[in-house]
Amino acid sequence: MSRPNPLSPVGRETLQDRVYAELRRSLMNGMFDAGQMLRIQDLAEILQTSTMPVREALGRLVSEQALEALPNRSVRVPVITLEKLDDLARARCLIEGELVRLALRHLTAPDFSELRALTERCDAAFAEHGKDVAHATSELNHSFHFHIYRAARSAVLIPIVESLWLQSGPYIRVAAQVHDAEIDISATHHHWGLIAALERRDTVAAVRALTDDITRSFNLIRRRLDAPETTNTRTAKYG
Amino acid sequence: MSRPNPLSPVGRETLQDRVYAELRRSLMNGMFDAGQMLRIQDLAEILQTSTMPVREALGRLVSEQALEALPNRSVRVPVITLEKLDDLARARCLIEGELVRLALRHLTAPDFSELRALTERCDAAFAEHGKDVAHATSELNHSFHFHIYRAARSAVLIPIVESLWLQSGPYIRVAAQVHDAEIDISATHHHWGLIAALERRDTVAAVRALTDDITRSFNLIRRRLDAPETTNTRTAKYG
DNA sequence: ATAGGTGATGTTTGATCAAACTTTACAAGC
DNA sequence: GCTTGTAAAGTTTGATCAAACATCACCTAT
Repeated sequence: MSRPNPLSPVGRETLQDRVYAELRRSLMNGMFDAGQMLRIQDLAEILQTSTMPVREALGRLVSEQALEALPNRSVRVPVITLEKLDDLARARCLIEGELVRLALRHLTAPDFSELRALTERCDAAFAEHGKDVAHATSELNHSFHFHIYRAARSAVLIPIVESLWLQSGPYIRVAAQVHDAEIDISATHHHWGLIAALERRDTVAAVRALTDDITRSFNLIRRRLDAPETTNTRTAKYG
Repeated sequence: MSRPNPLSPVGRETLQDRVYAELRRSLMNGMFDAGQMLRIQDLAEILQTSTMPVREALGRLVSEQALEALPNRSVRVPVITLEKLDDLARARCLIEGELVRLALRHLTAPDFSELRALTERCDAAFAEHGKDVAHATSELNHSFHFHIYRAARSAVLIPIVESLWLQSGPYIRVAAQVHDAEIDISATHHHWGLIAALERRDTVAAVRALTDDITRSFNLIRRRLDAPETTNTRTAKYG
């Protein structure tokens, strides 16, 4: 076995894993309304499986605080309150700030290239202004942040941040969708500032840029919560 | 409904919840060895249920990082490494420190009485030096810390800390069991210091006392990991 | 004697079903 | 008209079973 092996390990994901990934993706993309009930059988029918993988995936998402288990034994998408929103924002600033601090000493030149490329693609997506900007930029935004976080090499903090994104992600997405380019222009501003601060190893400035970025996106939701009558009322049950 | 209702809501926990609670308790008390495999059918037999509640409870614990899912599709108690231990300690100091900061402005006189009572009972347990000191003090320690954390009123951070305790708890317990009174004497020292700092609203001193407390307990495990040949070899599969 | 294959054993995953529980709708009584 | 009780529909929970998968022991061939 001296020469490099051309075969990569074949993924052996279980059916439950696929259901979990699909539900998670839909949640992140804001496909479900806040407060919406999720029925096992409905989801199983849509996903074309039996109820078993669905109920285990739902249980997993409840454990991660991504879904809410009511005393009635039904599961729903949590409804966000202003207090919980502030709570989430504070937690994200605290933990993701620490991750940036930890990542700083591990980031090297190729990382910065990658981060710049991601941010450029984000800018391009905004400029293009296609129909599905929010979806594209949201994935790019996720890649950008977690590329930094992975550099921190903290097996403990990463799952926590994933859970926090899962809790706040849906609302941020929906909020970002309805806002126009007015704010989008400044969307990548903090990303560029963060990259610059990281490159000159300026911890304080880097954490500052990150927390500003997080705060900015949460302010989008806060506006939506203050004006709830403009809530997008979806007729279809499952997006 | 003007007068206070004497009836408290009757608990309607599902079978899965009870299995989960029991497994969680056993884990926290160090009943399982690190690296030990957990077989669904074995557990179901011991707990006198079918396999269904057990497998869902296991999935939940895996989601919370309390157990580890191997690629072989078997579940085991994670083996702790020195890196992960430091990672955990850092995460706990970061998040529990923030919780202390948040709790400070909410804590009142009755809280301090309660905290003092818990610490006194802890001291008494150490002085008594009965056979099962570790078990008793571990529960008192948990109550002490989470009484403070609950005062922070952060619905987001509390589940995170519970997960962190679940990840580090088992090893701390086992490490504490084998150490003699030498260290136990100083066990509640930081608790008293923390109470004093909280009462005079000294944020910096309070966080310092807490992080010292956490660091101290993790140093117990570190010693064990440095001298692995003294590992307590358990013959029985399930304690 | 050892490497590799073959079968047996044991475990988890997914499907199906029955029972417990919730909710809804509707009718009877005040 | 409003409440209360009851039946019916719908949903989740728990048990059982079959199939996929992993592991182990043993046996053969080199």
